[in-house]
Order: sequence, then structure tokens, then C-alpha cells
Amino acid sequence: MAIIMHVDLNAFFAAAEVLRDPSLKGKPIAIGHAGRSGIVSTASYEARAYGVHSGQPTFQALKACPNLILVDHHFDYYHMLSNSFFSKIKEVSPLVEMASIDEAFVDMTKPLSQEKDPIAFCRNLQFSLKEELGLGCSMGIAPTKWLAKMASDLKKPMGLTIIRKKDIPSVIYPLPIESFWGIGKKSAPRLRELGISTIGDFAKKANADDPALMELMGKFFYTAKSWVNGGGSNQIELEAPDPKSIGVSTTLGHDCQGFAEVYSSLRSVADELSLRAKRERKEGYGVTLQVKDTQFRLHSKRGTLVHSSNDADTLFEEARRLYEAYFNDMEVRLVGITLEKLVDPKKEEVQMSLWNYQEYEKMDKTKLLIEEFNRRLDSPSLMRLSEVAKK
DNA sequence: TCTGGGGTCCTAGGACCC
DNA sequence: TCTGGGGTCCTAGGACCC
Repeated sequence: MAIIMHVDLNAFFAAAEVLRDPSLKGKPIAIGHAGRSGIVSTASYEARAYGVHSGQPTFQALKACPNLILVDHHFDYYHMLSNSFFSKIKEVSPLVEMASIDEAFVDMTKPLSQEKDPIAFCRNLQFSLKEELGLGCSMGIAPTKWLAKMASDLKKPMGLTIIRKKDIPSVIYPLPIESFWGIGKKSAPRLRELGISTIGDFAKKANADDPALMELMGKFFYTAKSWVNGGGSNQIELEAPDPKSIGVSTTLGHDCQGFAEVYSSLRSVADELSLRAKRERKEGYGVTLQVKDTQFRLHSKRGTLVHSSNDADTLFEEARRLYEAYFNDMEVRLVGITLEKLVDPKKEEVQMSLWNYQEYEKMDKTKLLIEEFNRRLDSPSLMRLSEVAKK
């Protein structure tokens, strides 16, 4: 049987900021903008003690924790740290799947089969990640990816949880239905209406093929039913799949009505999208314009290009056409453009990517990463890029 | 001072064809 | 007097995740 490990970096963005600025250590911090539409993306454990949590508007977080230190995102730096994390994991097993910037699935079947004390082996890995990268993590070990993910969520921070198939009824079934990975805040209340308040309640009804439950969940019913019975994938996806879409959106400084008011924002969204598509070396045929109204409802309209493109003017003109045709009378708080039906453009000369992978793969030490990041922050090329993005 | 931004996948309904 | 029906492709919206 396969042994799958899920590794989840604890409060990753917050931990990364503490590494850059050790004076933040032990303090309540949150990553996010302080402005009108800022929300918390990650809070340190010190801040969580005050009730600060991700997804919370920053003004509410500040109300809950007046000493809260708000720190802006540094995504390029997080990606560099994340790469070091994955390199370190790959030293233990080459079968690593990047589940997100701060999560990995690892097939540990082979490395652990040779170990007398598998638990000590995993603890060692956990401590060396902490020591060498300065990043704490929680680990979940189980026969499937879903169970490993559920396991790593059980103990945080620095948890290590093992779930065997026979442990499912005692460990997983008592958990509230809200903790089911794959069931979110829309479905959970509907399941509760059916009398399902724990994962065990779900398993019981699912195994009886309860018609109301099947109707409610659609195709996902079969996947979820398999998961709670110890089934589901244990396959590690080594290659990141080709992206299916690339999108850029921005919340406006104030609600806007009419094309003239969103012109400059839409222009910078198109420019940023073009840059990103070019960096990924993708062109697309589908251009979707997205807007959010003042009631926070999302609307979208799609256009199709005759020739695939990632040209900023082409993307902008298509977005403008859609905006004027469908949204000119709407009061909007967000505009975005997504490029879809992606294709690889004809081979061009190899373009240097913004972050040279080879370069930071060599740098194992966090300190070097930080120095490199800070150096790049001051570099003129990056300044120019951020200027472009602002226009 | 109400509520981000990046994605993936699924579904319902319409257009179109035979 | 009643609404064929199956298949495919496309679009908009929505649920979910980090």
C-alpha cells in the first residue's frame, strides 16, 4: 500500500516575513493591505490567538487585535522560499507533487520502507526543515492523498499525524462536516439540513446512496463517498499541468460607472495580463471580461479572438468592446481580464524569465534568498516592471 | 473603511445539427 | 389538437481551494 505524506507549511507567508525581519518574531502579524479593500491572507499564530484569520477584512482584524502589525505581500520572495522547500523535500523522495505554494504531497512508500522508525524519520525531516529553512510545517501520513491532507490539518503547528485505513471511523468520522476537504461554506449548511453534521454522518448516508444527498452533490458524490471509505487517488502528479487560463483583476479605488471611469484600471489590467502571458509564453483565443458589482456579484462576458494573442492592445480592445456592450450602466467595484483557450506561440528566442530558476536553486540558505530578494527589490528592472503595472 | 486575487472544475441552458 | 430527441459545443455562473 502506498504511503502518502502531505506537508503543509504553517502560516507560510507570516513565517516568511518573520525570516526577513526577525524583529517580527513572536508578534501578532498579518499579511495583507491596510487599505479600503484589504483582507488578511495569513496571520501569525500570535495574531490568531486574538481571532485574526485569513479572509478577514484588515480593518476587522485590527479591531480584533489593536497591536496587529500588517505586512504587505512579497510574492516573488514567497516563491523563492517555496522552491527551497520543495528542493529539500525532494532530497527525501523524488515523488513530490506541488499541491500549492506551501503544500506538498510526497510518496514516501520507498523511503519509509527502509526505515526502522518511520515516525522518527518524518520528525527529523520536519525539524531539519525548521532548522535549515526556518519554516515550520504539519505532516499527515495516510494511504491516500485526501486522508493525508485531512491528517495534516488535525495538528498545527508542527503536527505529525498518521491515519491508517482502519483509523478512519475513530479519527475522521467524528470531525464536523465543515472540516471535509472539498466541502465548503455553501455545501456544509445544506448537508446539515439533511441531518449530516459530521463526516461519519456523511459516510453513513453516502454508503446508503441516499437520494437527496446524491441529488445535492452531483458528480462529486461518488468521489466524496470513495474518500471517506479510504479510496481516492494516491498518485503523485510530478509535472505541474499546463495552465488553462491566466487572469488579472483589481479592485477599484472606488466604485465606478461607465467605461471612462474604469479605462485606466482596465488598461493596467490588460498590460499586466500581457506581461504575465508573455512570461508564461502563452497566447490565447478567449478573452473574458469580469466585473464585480457593488453587491459583490461577479459577472463575465467572453469574446473570441480570430488569432491567438497576448498583445496588451489586443486584450485591452477586446475587453473594452465587451465592457461597453454589456457593463456600461453597471456600478462596478472590480474589473478583471482572463485569457483562455491557451496555446503555445511559435518559437521565439529564449526570453530570460524574471526569476532565474537555476540561480535560486543553487542557494539553499534562507539568508541568501532574502539578500537576493532585497537586491532585486532595488534593481531598476523590477522598478520599471512595477511602474508599468501601475499604469 | 465591509468583504483580495489567483486558479480549477462542474452545471445548466441555449445554439446548432442530423 | 402539440411540443422528437440525441449529441456536441459554447457560455455564464458558481463552488471550492490556497
